[in-house]
Amino acid sequence: MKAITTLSRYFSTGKQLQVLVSSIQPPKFVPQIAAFTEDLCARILNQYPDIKTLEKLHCKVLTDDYLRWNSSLGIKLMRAYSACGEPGITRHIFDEITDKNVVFFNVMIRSYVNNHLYRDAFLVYKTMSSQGFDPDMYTCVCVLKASSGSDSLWVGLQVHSAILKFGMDSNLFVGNGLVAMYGKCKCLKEARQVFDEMPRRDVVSWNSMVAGYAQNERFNEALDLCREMEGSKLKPNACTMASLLPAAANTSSDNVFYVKEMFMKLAKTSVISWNVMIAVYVNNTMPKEAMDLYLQMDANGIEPDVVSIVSVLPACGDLSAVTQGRGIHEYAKRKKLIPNLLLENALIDMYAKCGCLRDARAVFDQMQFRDIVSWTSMISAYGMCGQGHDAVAVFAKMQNSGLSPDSIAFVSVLAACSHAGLLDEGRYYFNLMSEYGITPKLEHFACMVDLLGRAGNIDEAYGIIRHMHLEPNERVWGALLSACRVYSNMNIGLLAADQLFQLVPEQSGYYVLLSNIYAKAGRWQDVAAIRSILQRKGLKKIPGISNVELNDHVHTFLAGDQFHPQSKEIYEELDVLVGKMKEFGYMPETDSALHDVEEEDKECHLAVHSEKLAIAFAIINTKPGTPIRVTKNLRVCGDCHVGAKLISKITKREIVIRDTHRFHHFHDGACSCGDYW
DNA sequence: CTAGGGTTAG
Repeated sequence: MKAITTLSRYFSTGKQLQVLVSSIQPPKFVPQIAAFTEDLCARILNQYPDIKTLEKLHCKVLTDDYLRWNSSLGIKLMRAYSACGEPGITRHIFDEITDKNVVFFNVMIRSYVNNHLYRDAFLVYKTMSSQGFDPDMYTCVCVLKASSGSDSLWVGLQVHSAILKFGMDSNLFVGNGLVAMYGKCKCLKEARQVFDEMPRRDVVSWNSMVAGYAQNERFNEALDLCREMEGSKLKPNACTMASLLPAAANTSSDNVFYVKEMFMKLAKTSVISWNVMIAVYVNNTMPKEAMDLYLQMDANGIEPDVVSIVSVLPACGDLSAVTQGRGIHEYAKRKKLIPNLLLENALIDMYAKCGCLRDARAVFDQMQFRDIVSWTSMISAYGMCGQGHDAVAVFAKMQNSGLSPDSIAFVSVLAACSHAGLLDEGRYYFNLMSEYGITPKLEHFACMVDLLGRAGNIDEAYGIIRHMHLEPNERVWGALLSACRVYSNMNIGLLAADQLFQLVPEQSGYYVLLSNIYAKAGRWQDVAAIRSILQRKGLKKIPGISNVELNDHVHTFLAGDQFHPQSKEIYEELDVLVGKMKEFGYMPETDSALHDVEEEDKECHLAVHSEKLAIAFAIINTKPGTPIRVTKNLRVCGDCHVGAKLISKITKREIVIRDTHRFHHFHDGACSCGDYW
């Protein structure tokens, strides 16, 4: 009751109370204390007041001999506190009530469930029977949600047996709850059995079953069920789409198309279906589609809400569309959606991915509350820019703030050390993990291999792989192979490549890496052999794609692209640039040709890597001195890196390229990575 | 007093 005692000062005079009442009440209810009746209290409580108002009201109820014993008000008070995220106070009220009935138990359980305190919810459920109360269907639905929420099959099974015992298994809501519970607990057979045996099914039943399949990576069965649902009289709704969402990440274009079809068929009045569609695009590396859809919302009379924004911001980051991102940030401010933890976290990441470190930091500094995601985003923001010392400093500050780093925070700080070549710090953090009870996983090993290998300690990196207790995966070997390419280590490079060809025989990138190693050693026969392997397997190099934003619009370029309306001018500009670059001693660097091209084509193709096209395009279309921001889906090749340095000098432009690993900030002929990448 | 949409790494 701490909250209540501290509140008594609010009621030292009747005047403050009048202010309170008149602020909530329509004017016709004269703000007199006498009017502070059960009916008035109930009206206020039903509107879910904020915590301050609620505490004042509660205090008034407690001091009123009549109201304080009113059980209906007790229920409403409990619910209101729960809605304010104060289940502890709800519990206090619950404990004070002497003549409980099953509704009090239900409200108490629901309060815990809604605040994610599933264990407490279940404990209350267990005490019911000892106090002589049988659960009803509301109890069961709620405790089923507790078991779903905590993935606790054991609890769910106990509830199911109670449901059978009390004969509630034919109830629609109970059945829906069971389907959801079994689905979340990975018991699809049981979920399906309940679903099939339900005497009556509604949309919720179908959606719950769809969600069950989708959560367990069985997208095809989820889709089949959607089709079956359409075959019956029921129509999929926004919730059906939402149920599909967990399975609609990194999926086939066919599956994305199915979800899109479903979206098109819906009456697009629900903001949720828009948000789900945006999320599906984002989760399937289709950021442009995500952004376009977001922009169409307005024209369709749908006001983007905070979830829309949080969903679309990663797409802005992916595209380096900082103008769009800023616009969305402004919109969020205008709509007073800030402060909001998830939104602020998404903003940090968006600005960081657009290379606007200062904006990211500004958002971070202005936050009222920061969680592990906020700190981790900031750490990787510095890491991506190669500012390893800043990343390490933020990590230390996070520790001082009392937050325990999690597994992802360690990945971020290790990656930051790797990009900046901070060997000792990286080793320190790797060892620090155990102090937080975190066992290194493959991603941490991959970071360590990258850190050591990039610094030239290839033997040590290989040693880590040999001694690790996990089976190394693609990323681990890939980090080693990359290092071998940088340092031309043929022996270990061959070992790593061999592993990679077994693990992911269809990934052309690793063949290209190995062929780069051969090329550097002048082993042209082996280079040719790899090329013929690629041809025989029918493997194509992933095409390089670069994005650049101009006037709120993102332009995309492919390597060798000739489809852009300004294509001719772009190539002319490139010719001029290359001419000037050669005056600075520029020589096309053929060994870093990551593209699978014939020898004689090399110089020609190098000139048209997608980032070069994007840069030339930006130079033509923006005023002198405007910074150029490009994102790319592959790593920058050595030739483009040299090229970008020179272009930054020649044109006196800042050029920021984000590749799959980090930022390269080119200024006056130098890169922020210090050529360490 | 039944479902369902959001942020961080590599």
